[in-house]
Amino acid sequence: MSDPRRLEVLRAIVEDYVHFREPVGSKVLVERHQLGVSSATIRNDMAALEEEGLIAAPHTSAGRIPTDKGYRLFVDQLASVKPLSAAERRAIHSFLDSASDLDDVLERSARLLSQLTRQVAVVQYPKASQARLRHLEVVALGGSQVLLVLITDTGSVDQRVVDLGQVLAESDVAVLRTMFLAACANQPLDALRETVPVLTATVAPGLQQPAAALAAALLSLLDSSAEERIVLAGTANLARATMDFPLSIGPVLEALEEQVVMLRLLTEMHQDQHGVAVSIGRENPFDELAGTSVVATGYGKGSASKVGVLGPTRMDYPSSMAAVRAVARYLSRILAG
Amino acid sequence: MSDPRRLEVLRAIVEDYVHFREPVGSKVLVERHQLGVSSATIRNDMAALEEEGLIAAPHTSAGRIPTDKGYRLFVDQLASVKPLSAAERRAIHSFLDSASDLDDVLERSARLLSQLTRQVAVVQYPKASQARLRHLEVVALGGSQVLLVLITDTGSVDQRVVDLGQVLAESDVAVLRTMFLAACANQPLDALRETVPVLTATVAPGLQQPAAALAAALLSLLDSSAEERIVLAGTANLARATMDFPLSIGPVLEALEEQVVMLRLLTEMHQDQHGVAVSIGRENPFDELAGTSVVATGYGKGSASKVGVLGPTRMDYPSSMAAVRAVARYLSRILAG
DNA sequence: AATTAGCACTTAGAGAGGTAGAGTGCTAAG
DNA sequence: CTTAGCACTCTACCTCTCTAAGTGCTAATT
Repeated sequence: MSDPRRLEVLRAIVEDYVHFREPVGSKVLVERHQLGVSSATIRNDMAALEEEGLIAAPHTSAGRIPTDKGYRLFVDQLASVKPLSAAERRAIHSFLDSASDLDDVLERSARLLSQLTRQVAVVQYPKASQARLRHLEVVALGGSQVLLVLITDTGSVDQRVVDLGQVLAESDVAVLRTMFLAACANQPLDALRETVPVLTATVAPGLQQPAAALAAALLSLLDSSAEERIVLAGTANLARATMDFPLSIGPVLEALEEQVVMLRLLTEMHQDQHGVAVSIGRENPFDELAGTSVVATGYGKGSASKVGVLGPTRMDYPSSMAAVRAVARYLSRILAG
Repeated sequence: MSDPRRLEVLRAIVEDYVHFREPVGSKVLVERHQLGVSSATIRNDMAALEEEGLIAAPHTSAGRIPTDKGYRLFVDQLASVKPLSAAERRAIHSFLDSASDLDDVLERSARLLSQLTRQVAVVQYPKASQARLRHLEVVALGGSQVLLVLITDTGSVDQRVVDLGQVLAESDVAVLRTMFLAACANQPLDALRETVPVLTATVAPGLQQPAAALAAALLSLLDSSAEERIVLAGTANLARATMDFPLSIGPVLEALEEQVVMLRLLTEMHQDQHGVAVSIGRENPFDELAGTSVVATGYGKGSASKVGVLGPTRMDYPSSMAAVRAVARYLSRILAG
């Protein structure tokens, strides 16, 4: 499969099918593209492409549509990432620069990406496990309750109200605060799982119980913040995309709500030479997503967190890849600054 | 319109239509319900009901389906709130008792409600403006940055990193903290909008600028936490519901994502004698939702925040009302405890 | 006055051809 | 290797018919 014209034919089929949303035949192909040969020749090429499983015909007298394998080859070898328009770049800047906190940034990114690509956007929360603890605070709330606050260097803040089981003097709270802070500051969150349990051993006898309660709360807080989440936007675009094709929208919506599915998918994908990961149709490990493709890439520290879009396999891959990459870059920049 | 049998016929039509999802005729009606009269009599009643605009026929030779007005009368006069099954009660308890923080509680509630009703569940975040400030904390982060944390008595915690513009000694941070805390503690958040701006006047000259920065951040934090949000669950149920009826799913999904729409709708609805608010079809102030109904009720302090479900007008109102009410009650209890 | 049986009437929907157009594969010639 | 030509195969669409469902009306009955 190295004949350059055949590759050109495949590209033309993919592009036309994405554009017009209907099977494309040999005749329109030569009309719409400067292929320099007749439709009969194209037919021979198409037969060969079908032989290789790159395209298929819904029925005898219809044109051809790309298979998953065809899209794959297109993405790997034929797609040049389409540069964003000036208007799109402007949109990214104006959209994200006005964001305030982390939640806001992620939500805006998702919305933006869904508007740019007219697809469903998915943004994973920055991974907490790789983050370091920037600050830890213990605040007395009155009674036996204190508030435990964790701030990581990714900018996320988690907190939980803890009942220490006994009323403590402000000075004792300060002791606990200092102790925990000294032990935890600047540690990666993962490391805390080991250091924290040991902490209570070194504490004064009278503070044993409260310290243990606090440690337990801290650990459970680590767990729940490591519990990863995603932000969605543009699910309505699914409805549009599903209009003309028998990709029933229900299971896809379920998969999206079942965040675990998307999280696993995002982490399992790995980026290709374009710096973008693409999972096409049945390549997806989930049957519900057999009719959809996901274009994703990493952002943030070590590109550990993912951002991407999900749409029908018949999607505009070059544009999607460009938009995803651009948003990821901008996201990284904002989070780093 | 007081003939009791006619009301009975309307009830039967609503129930059968909800159940079987197809127009119901006079014949099946007498077969399925013990009405004690012949189909001809029912036909007369149906003609009368149609005359009053309570039911309509899609075409001449189809049965009747309830109109929005018909559902309205059903809900107001004919529906007795269906008690939940034991299994459902158990589900509510086990689902919500294991929740940890506020976010978790709301998310679980939404999921639970969507599963109970097989519809889209909507949970509004507790209104912050009515809440009181339980605690305020200022934490030095190093450099000129501090973290401002607000904790309200509804259990929500908001925070923001503030750049004070100059490096402060810990003692100065303490001064600011004490000052703001004294001024704000136990105040309703709404009141803070007035007290906070005045605060900076009383402060020592050297702390003027940082105090102003802190005050500004606090006000903007109040604004963004007053910015109301909703939690959604079960949007996939829309797809199921839309299968058989020409309620195009796209606009509805858009309206749901456009949280403003749902927020306005929820706040504008008011509860009827069942303690539940129902907005049916074209009663909704938004055209996109003309084919859907919303069943909602308040929860939490003063029932100021709303929880509800959205589904096709052809929905099981009694069950939905029961589920919504039950979840709202349980939610209130958890948040109060 | 309300109910009922009977009947004529309307209509959507399902099926049965019949046709046109699109697209293919193949063959034979350039 | 390419191309023109052609026979072949489908689907999509139209029309026609027929059936089943359901109605409204009238006249008889309680």
